[in-house]
Amino acid sequence: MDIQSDGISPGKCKEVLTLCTALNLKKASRVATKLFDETLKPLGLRSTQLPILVTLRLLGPTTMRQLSAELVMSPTTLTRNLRPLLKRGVLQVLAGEDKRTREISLAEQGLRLLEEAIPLWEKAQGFTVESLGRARWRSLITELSAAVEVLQTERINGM
Amino acid sequence: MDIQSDGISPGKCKEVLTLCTALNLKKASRVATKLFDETLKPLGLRSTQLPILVTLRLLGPTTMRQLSAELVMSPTTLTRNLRPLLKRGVLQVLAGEDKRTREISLAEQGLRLLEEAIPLWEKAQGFTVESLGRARWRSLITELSAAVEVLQTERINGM
DNA sequence: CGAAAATAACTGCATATGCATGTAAAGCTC
DNA sequence: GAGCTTTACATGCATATGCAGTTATTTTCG
Repeated sequence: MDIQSDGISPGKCKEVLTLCTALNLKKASRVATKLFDETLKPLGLRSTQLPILVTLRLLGPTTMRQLSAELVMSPTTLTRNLRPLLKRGVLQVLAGEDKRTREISLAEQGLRLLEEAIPLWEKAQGFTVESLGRARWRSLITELSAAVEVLQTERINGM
Repeated sequence: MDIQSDGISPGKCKEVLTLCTALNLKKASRVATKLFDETLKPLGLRSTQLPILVTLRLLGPTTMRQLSAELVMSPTTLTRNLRPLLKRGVLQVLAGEDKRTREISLAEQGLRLLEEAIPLWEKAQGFTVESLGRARWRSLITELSAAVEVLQTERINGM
């Protein structure tokens, strides 16, 4: 399509910045994270932490691996993301039957925190949906879910 | 819509995990970042770093503030993200006319690195587009750009 | 059963992210 | 032109992210 094949022409640069999937996802993730972080701030919760609590509430006591798969987060990252929540006492970690595993569960304090957090989440989420418009937002979520699904499984075969 | 108003019913939890805008963006961002990082790995470049080079190529010598705005990245973060690139010698930083500013520009080595990186980017991007299907991918990019635009400007007024 | 292979989680290393705060320079005001 | 305000950037602190490599179990298989 291009007349010349210069790999770094201004046109090509513009193309990269406009179309790069990873970059667009990062940028959107940053602005959304910021908004949700601000909203949750009164509770000292981050937008990364709330889904951990919610998932534990839904699954009950769970292993690292299961939890990390659910959250699409590497076990490595999860290990460290649990730390501030443990220090704070909203989570519990016990040895699993399989001695290699840990059994992570919500503490009572975590359940209470979750109850307080949900309304704030509703607020941030509501603001987001309203700002984008419901149709746009719905489309965004649909595409994101599909992308996670596809890129996650697709890559088992490698490129 | 719900029969009972329990803020942490399993149904509500499922709703949060399925619909949360920040979470969906984070998850998608993680899988995409991983794919682009792997592809760029032979050059020792990260998916965060390539856009910095591309933007500098496009804008020429630029201040922190301008660059961070372009990348939708906080100046704080940019300061540190430049460090490995500086150490590597792909960037140059000079004092600006306004002594408060820095003038960041691509070094020759950076330009060469960029030339090598673009084909790898094409590969990762091509794989992504193909995996999602062009229509889905196009829709995703459109929604993401719109979201960044809206959530960035909208929030000047606060919620 | 015992050695090899696989699995679960953690640590070291490096980068990514941004708030609150600090420092220095530029602009504004009277 | 001295003092206040604003702006540009950096630092300290804390969390987020994941690859490589390590340790402790478990499983698998001869």
